Amino acid sequence: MSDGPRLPGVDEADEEDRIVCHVDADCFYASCERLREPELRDEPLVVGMGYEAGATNGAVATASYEAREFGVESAQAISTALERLPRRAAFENGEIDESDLDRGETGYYRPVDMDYYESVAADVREILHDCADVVREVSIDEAYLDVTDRTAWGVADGFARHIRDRIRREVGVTVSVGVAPTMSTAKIASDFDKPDGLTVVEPGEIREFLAPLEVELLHGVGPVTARELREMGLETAGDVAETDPEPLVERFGERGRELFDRARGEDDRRVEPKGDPKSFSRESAFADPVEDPTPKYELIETLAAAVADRARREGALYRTIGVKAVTPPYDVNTRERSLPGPVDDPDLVDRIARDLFTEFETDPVRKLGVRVANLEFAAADQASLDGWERDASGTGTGADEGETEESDPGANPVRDDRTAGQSSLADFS
DNA sequence: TCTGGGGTCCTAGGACCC
DNA sequence: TCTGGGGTCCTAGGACCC
Repeated sequence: MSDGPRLPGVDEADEEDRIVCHVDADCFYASCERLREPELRDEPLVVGMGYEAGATNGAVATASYEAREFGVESAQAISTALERLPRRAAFENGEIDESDLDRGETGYYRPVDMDYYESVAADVREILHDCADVVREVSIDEAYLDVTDRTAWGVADGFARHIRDRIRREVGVTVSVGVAPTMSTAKIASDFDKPDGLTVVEPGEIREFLAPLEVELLHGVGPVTARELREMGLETAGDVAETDPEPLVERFGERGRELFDRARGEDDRRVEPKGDPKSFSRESAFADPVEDPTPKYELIETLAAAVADRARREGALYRTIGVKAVTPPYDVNTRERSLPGPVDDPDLVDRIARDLFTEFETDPVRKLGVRVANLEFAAADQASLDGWERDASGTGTGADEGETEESDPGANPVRDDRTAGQSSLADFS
């Protein structure tokens, strides 16, 4: 029961009463492809990008469980994945004809189609919002639900099953569900029994549930941290839970404390809707490292335009513009510059991105990126501004579907700031 | 694992201010 | 001017997540 706004710290007492549900779709992109192409069911299926158009530098976005059997993994190079897919390589090499590919022993590749996956995700979202008062969408295929007011310990498994079955029945994809008193344990629970899983961890069972799990199963523990934890003799969540937290804090800072708490199932975060995004970025890799400045600047230009366009469509102003240049072997270099005030100015993004990139002009580059950050979204009461002259820069022809929220006349300071930003750029160059 | 794309958060040093 | 303390912003890099 929430009545009115809460002050930080006053809601600790009822932590135990929370019932958090984490819903995680099983190899979501692959499930979507199977939805519109049922022949792909039960077949090894890889969804990836970058394989088309003769490129060789793509990666696996999602592999079906059948494909994983053959050693295909997420983020793997697409070429490796296709080699491992049964008989797929033979077909790709032209050694056999498509009609020779037998069902059941053939892997399939499909290119990522985000628009379609978004439409499926929207259907799932609708069900989730129907099942909970508060939903936090973490990504296209994952969400936390606060279902405290909708169910109770003892019958939570039935409630979770209801969510899972509704999604399967009404949308046609399978999800795994975890239920626990905290977000972090619910997340681990949903992963515990994939695919099509259902795991409930009741308040008294958390420590027992977490104890045997390998440290890398804790959210926030990647390869680097896992290795260091193992070097400290900590192999499982139980080991972390029982160790002295001081060395953890000393080594990992705030994260160490968090790690310790999470391993003990302690997590007082509330499920809250996701706020506005903090940054937008676009990046793209070359097939091979490029030294010639011309194609690099061309790519910067393309990425800058794409990012600026995205920000405009989302109604965001930005105050920081940055570039990223990945040089061999795999060094990630970033440069950024902040402006005096927020702007919506594609030309400025382009100029600053180029300017920041000059430092790497002659370096071999395998990947480039452009980013805007320090975002500011127009105020919520945009309705009253509808019908105002929307674009002073002459680009607002017919390209915008949906309401773009830039250029409100009340934002004169913004325009002034933009001018300031430009003159300061002139100072730099 | 020889490496795709889009994000988040944290840390640490330096500049600058009072 | 040989030196205190606190705070904020900016930048670059790193780890992590999906």
